[in-house]
Amino acid sequence: MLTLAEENYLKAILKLSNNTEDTVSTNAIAQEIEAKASSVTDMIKRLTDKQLVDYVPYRGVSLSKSGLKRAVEIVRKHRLWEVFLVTKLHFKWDEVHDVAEQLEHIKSQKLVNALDTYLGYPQHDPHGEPIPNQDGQFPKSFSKRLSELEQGSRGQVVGVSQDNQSFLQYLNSLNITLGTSISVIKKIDFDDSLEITINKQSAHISNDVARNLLIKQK
Amino acid sequence: MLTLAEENYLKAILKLSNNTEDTVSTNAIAQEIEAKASSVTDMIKRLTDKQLVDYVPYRGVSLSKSGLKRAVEIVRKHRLWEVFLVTKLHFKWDEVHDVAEQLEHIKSQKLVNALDTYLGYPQHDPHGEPIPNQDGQFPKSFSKRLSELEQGSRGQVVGVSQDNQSFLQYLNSLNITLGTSISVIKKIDFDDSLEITINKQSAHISNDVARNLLIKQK
DNA sequence: GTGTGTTTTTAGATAAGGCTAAATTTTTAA
DNA sequence: TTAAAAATTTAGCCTTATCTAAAAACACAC
Repeated sequence: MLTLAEENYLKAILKLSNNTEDTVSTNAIAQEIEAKASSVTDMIKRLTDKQLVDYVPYRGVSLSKSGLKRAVEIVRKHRLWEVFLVTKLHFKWDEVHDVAEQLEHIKSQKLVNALDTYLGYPQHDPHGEPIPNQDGQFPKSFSKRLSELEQGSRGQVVGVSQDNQSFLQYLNSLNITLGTSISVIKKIDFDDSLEITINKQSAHISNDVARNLLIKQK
Repeated sequence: MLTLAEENYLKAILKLSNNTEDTVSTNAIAQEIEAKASSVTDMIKRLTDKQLVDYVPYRGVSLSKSGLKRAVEIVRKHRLWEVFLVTKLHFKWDEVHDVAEQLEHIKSQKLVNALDTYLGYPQHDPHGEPIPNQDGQFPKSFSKRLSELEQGSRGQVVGVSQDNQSFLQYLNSLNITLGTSISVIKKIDFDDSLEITINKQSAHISNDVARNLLIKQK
């Protein structure tokens, strides 16, 4: 049985390695978890002992097979609870994150699957992020990051890859939500920021924002 | 912000003092929490420092006003989640306890109240136990414990005051559930056990069981 | 290829929450 | 009313998860 802290570390490592095989650095985890690097080293040792991660000192860490499985289960729970909060309890998409961070740690296989059934086996959470099924498979996605679109191309927002409140509230202020149409007017080489139009209105967004917007290209 | 352990102690003290003004003993808490008496003494000191309980060494402990408020909030959450699990996710009444023990610690005022609304402001949980409202008031009850009924009297089960799985499964095996009619045939002075009939079928139950069955007398 | 700056790890502390064993207080029973 | 039993507390230790400060390893610039 994993502790809350262990689960949060696995989740952070999954997020940072983000479907690559790459190793994750101690500092990156420290930043994600909001802890000191020395604390991270300690925890990584514990996770290594439990064979949840593979670790070479000074070289970084990656999830083991069983660590990946656990991390994906947590993501599944997080996203299912977000769907519950929005579709059943009428939370806004920028209000669900903190509560889902707590609910994702509830331990009951029966509960997760009953919830999944109750919600109608949703494939995406309220931010458009894919929900893995019981076997840990993610639904196929045909979206690209807005930052990868070419100048002049156009598409619809189908998801965001970040669900913290301040990011989502910023999107609200730009009138960007799921389904919004966006065209890339100009890419600025200097800082990789973008001139775009959102439902005819023009705006300027940073690469940091563009990278977290998932677009289905038209 | 209370820790999980602190919340569990407050809940245990509330349960053991059970609407009396009486003080609760260290040993009683130890048994309820499944910890050693020495651990309980430690924790009581921490709770005293936070002014959640009133404590006189060797004399026992009781909830302070703010401790009571916190404890009732936890009970409210526990019971609302139980209603959710049974009415929405189709859990059986003997399957909800352990999950609700986890869910009761989720911290979000908005969530509790949205859940309450979503469930239609239920007054009782699936075991017939009363659910306090947002202000901490319990609905009025007209039930008595089966152990308090006189020989020859009769009534319907409207609740149980214990929701652990083994107790509920024992009730299932006796064909006792909410709504079941019970008559007291004979009270045995020796051990306060009861001869009863359950839907015409006779049975013999201990005082321990009778004390935890809430009856609306006919 | 060496020195300097950055990253990571180690060492040592702390707080929460638990334990065992021993000491102390309270209760009970002779 | 006093001795034994039961209940409670204290003392000292452990684990988890955190921290700061110092040491070690790595990286890269010259």
